[in-house]
Amino acid sequence: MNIEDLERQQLELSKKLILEDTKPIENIRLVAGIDTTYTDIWTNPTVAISSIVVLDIENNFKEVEIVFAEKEIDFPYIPTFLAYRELPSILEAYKKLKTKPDAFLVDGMGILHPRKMGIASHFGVITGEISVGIGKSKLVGNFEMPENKPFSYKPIFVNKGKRGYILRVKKNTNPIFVSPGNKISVDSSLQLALKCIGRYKLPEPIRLAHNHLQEYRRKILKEG
DNA sequence: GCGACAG
DNA sequence: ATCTTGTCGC
Repeated sequence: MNIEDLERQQLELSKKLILEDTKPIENIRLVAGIDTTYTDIWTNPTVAISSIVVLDIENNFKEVEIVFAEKEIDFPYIPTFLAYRELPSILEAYKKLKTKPDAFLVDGMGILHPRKMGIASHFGVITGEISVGIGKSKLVGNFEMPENKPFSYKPIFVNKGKRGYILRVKKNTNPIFVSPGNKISVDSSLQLALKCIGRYKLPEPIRLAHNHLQEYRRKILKEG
């Protein structure tokens, strides 16, 4: 498939997006974080490693479950097509989950994407899960910078439509980009992200998925 | 035409 | 995204 075909596929998938709340935010208790890394980012093909960590946000972010998956991939990183690179290994990890999280936070964008199909939305549409995108830098959109104080935020617009929020979690830290993946509204995505903030700038599910992934990667590179 | 461009 | 220790600043 070429880029044009992939764009058409994204547009087709975007028709299945549900951008309304499908569950009261107060009933979301088990929140999963998803992150992906690579054994080598400079080669293709390479091996993608994904992890999903499930936390109970009403019990001190207690870890309920963690799974990993490794998968050989041959799709390069191309802006706006991240899902085609990372989703295969993410879905393998997803299959290993024994618990059923109420929602998933995915490292990357949701509808804060040219065709509303960032990796969090792609994951949400494919699995039918409630998902939210958590990005660390800008992909698309117009916005004002939030003030340099904790929990200040500004809406992000794409073609006049509100697609997400830029949120500064802590003072003197770069803001993060929050947008709905699927089955949740723009505003509730922000509320859920806020509920998942612990002591650091990244929501706990994402932060822990990232941390566990790093140690897992170190270990397999060392041992083989 | 030019710059921007998640991980 | 990865390679990497200490170090400067709030």
